[in-house]
Amino acid sequence: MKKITIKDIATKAQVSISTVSFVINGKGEKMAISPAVIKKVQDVAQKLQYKPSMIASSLRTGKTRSIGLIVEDISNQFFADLARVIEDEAKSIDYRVFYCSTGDDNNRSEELVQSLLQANVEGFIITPTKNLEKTISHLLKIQKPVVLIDRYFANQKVSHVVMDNYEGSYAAVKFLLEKGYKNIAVVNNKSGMIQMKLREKGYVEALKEQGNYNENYTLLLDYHSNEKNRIDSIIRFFEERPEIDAVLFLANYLGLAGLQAFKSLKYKIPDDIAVISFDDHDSFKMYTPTISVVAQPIEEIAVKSIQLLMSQMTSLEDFKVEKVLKKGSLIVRESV
Amino acid sequence: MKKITIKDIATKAQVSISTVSFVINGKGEKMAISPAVIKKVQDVAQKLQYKPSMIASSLRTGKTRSIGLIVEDISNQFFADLARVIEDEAKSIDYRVFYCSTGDDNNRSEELVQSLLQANVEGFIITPTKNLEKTISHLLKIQKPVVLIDRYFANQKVSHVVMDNYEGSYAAVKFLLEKGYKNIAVVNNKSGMIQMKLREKGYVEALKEQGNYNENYTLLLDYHSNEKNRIDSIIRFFEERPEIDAVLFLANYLGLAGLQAFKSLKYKIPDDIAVISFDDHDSFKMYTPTISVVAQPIEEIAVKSIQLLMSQMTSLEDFKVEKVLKKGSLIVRESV
DNA sequence: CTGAAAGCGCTTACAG
DNA sequence: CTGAAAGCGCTTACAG
Repeated sequence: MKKITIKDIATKAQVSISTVSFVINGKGEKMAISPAVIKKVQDVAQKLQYKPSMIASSLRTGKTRSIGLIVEDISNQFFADLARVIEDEAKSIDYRVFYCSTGDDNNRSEELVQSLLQANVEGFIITPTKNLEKTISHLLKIQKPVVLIDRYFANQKVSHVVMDNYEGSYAAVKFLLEKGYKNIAVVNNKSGMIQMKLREKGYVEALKEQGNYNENYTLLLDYHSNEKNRIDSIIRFFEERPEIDAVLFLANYLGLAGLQAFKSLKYKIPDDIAVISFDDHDSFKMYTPTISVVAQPIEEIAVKSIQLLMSQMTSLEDFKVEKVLKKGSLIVRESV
Repeated sequence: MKKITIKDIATKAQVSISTVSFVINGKGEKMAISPAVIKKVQDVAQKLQYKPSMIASSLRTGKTRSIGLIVEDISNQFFADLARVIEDEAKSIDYRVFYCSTGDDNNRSEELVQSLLQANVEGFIITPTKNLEKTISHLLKIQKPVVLIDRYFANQKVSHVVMDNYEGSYAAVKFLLEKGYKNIAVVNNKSGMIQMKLREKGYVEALKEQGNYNENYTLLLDYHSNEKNRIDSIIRFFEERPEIDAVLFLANYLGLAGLQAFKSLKYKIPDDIAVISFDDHDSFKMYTPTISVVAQPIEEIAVKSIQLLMSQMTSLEDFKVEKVLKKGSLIVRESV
């Protein structure tokens, strides 16, 4: 069961290895190789089940036909879905995807970038951690195509594809207002990442327009605290503000903590409190009552980001930085 | 920003590239290279930030330091968790993991095996689809180390690591019986995969021991039907058998469908019906009431499978087929 | 103790 | 129309 190489094909077909290489790579016509020879080479390759060594061709050409996908946590449904679509898209253009999770750890992120760089990936799709700006700049400097997703750095010139976070929470709050809710709270984390800022801004502006923004109704949770602490903080916050009648959670894990908090508070949803959370999740569909969400356009984000990346990879000199906003969708369920 | 190669180091350190290679690979001592030279080479490599080309070394040695992990669906929490642990384990021995999802499609599975083979992975960890036995045999024939997880083929001599499925459902049913439930149903799929058979067998035996097995209480659902159909079938089944007071779902997606069915039937859990499902899931923890589960020992399975794989990879000639059973754990929540 | 050289399997500029 | 040859960046048996 030894490995079949280009040499075996050449011997068997009685041509040179150059000829085989041209034929295999579909350059037969361009090199004006006779149809008869092309056919013969193809037949032999077929019969011997020849599979070119990607390693050898990578070494020779410097291309690996692979991209690196760095997400926060591949076991989070949002990122898992994203990864699946990106992988499918990549496969359709014969690219391989290496994916890995940062666990929102900045050092880990840098290591992953290094290790993917070493594996010679041709481009990166990254959900950056908070302090990854310098690493991203480094990638840009060495001319590696990069597309950021889900979040980005406000002052950095790099392509990114994100949901229109501002619009998403603005629309959600508008919806709550129309339904007649008056005292609407918001729960965010303290990460300070731009996408979270924008979601919070959408909330604030929607309320300000109606003249009933109350800065006392914003709860910021520590980014790296555990679920238990989050739940406790939420319980305390709502106990002290019984007049609140609706709440917007700005990330799905915040929403999940919130539901548990309300359960232990014995709040009835939506009678005691209406709930909308960012990012859809199985648990939201299963919950009693089912929970309304602002869902990300995962498929659109995935497709667009790989498009941007490919366009950078094919023409590095003159690609332009593109900032793409995709609209999320408010999925109304029983919780409002 | 050109790539630093072994040659650059050699030139800079004024030694031959052989010497550099030996030092970089930690074979300096063995080759009796003087400490002074070793130090010099290391310093230069450090200063130039030399990163060996994995591609070149792969081509030369035929080793890629990578393994392929083929799961059913990486966006399913069970597999995502599994993948994360396997990746961590692999990284600790400096191996890379390529992972991909079959979507339970047999053709896709075969393609994935082919493509990983072409990428020269040194070993496979696979959750096989139903008809993958021949492909697995092929891998064995060409001497590729393989470990199956989650399921396996009864008559094939190949190492695998799976939960003790029989014991898991046996224990769950025993628990229900002890709690006083009499008419216990089971919901399975028709896949016929061995792990599902064993789970069903555990259920049957536990009931037979008590003399109250009723074959009329087994519901088999089509493997590839959609969630809507599953829910409908479950509703019909339970409507026709109102005397049932407890149910065991043999996979988490079956349990999720079941919960939705009971919701539309307005059954109260656990008063109208007690519920236990296989495979833990966020939704089970979040549900009202929280749902008891038979949880897989994910970490143990992951660690053991990579151990088995490594032992095969290091000594292909004399590795033996190992069949490892790991015990699951019954997590009791409010649903019983 | 260290170096020159072959070779892994390809691609491609060049020659004819 | 086709082939010989160089070279991608390593590793390692061999020679000294």
